[in-house]
Amino acid sequence: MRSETKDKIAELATELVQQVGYPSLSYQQISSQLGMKNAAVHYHFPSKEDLGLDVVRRDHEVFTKFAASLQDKSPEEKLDAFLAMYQQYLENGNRICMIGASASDYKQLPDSIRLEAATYLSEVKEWFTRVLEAGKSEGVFQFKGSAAGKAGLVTSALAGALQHARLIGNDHYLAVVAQLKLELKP
Amino acid sequence: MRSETKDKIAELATELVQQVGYPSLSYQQISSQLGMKNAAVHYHFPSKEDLGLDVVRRDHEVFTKFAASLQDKSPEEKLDAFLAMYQQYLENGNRICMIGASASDYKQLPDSIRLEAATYLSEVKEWFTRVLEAGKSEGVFQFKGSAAGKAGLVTSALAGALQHARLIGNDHYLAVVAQLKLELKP
DNA sequence: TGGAAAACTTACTAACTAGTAAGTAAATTT
DNA sequence: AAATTTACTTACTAGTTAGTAAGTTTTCCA
Repeated sequence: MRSETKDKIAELATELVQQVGYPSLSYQQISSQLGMKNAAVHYHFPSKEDLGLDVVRRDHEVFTKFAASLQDKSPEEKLDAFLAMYQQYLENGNRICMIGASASDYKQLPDSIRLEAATYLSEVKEWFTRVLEAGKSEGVFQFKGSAAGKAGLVTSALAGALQHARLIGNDHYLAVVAQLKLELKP
Repeated sequence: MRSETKDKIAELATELVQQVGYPSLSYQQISSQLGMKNAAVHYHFPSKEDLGLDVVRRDHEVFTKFAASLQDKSPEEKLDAFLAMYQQYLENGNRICMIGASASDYKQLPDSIRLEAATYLSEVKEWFTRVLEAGKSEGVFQFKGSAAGKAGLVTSALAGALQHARLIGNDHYLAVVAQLKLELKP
């Protein structure tokens, strides 16, 4: 039984983590933006670690459901859906992905959050591996080396491109996506 | 005439920015680690913006000199030198690259630092574009699309891989590098 | 309708943040 | 040798941080 307030806090915290990172996420910012007091946030998330862990877990769950909803789609549709999801981060406040944020905040993260983020990234890599593998055997994707190797490259390239787009403009992300798709074309 | 102390502060700050990011960089950490007082750091860098800007500028200069020192080398050697530099970050305290750090800290950065980081990234992209172009015309590199497009992909992939390696281990970076080199092979 | 549990607010703490004003010692210049 | 500049230290400020204890209101259930 998750309360509505708790959900709202977690949602705002998610946005903030993707924008300013875990260390700069503050209870004060959350409470003032939601029209409540500092201690109210602590009521739902006693420690910052609780909040941060919930934020990463929720994002992880969103991805899991996202992947499940695409189960019967083609490899191309799966890839496009993922690219669109990332592009939305870009257009909606220049957010970076949760995994990228966790990776750059890594040194400031409690172990529990580090572990959750690592698991999350591993699952995304595995998902990409299966998508690329299926696409290759269906003849709609082409690439050198293993699907796992290519999946690692694609995952890191997208995370990096999302960040670099902040510095030099959204076109950078679009160009990286175009290059990735061009290289996958048989 | 840069004083030795100022250099030491900037060097330590560079390390810290690559490890914990600009927002978590503190005068206290710097002064205590260098055996001096808070105000001594402020003497050399009056504001945090001054310090942060110097850090990015210095890293930018390091790259410029790095590129100049490789002027007469082959495209393959240039690429390898860049990859080795990034690998050193990884092995020396799991640091991420300055550009990646600036990109993820972007929302907390003063305009002056944002601008410097953007210029820095643009120059790295241009350098990669020239390296890839030369490699292609010499027949040692092969890739689809434009050299600029491929340069964007490579730059973002390396920055992302460096970050992801924090979460799932250094092998991830090595695997991404291997995939990139495999795809460049004619 | 009464009691318990849930969801808060008020009021606070200790630690940390960047930044400053004033004083001091050492080096450099005139 | 005197004056000036450089490189600090001491001591402080105002603001922010996560976190807590105790009290209050609201919701829900028996």
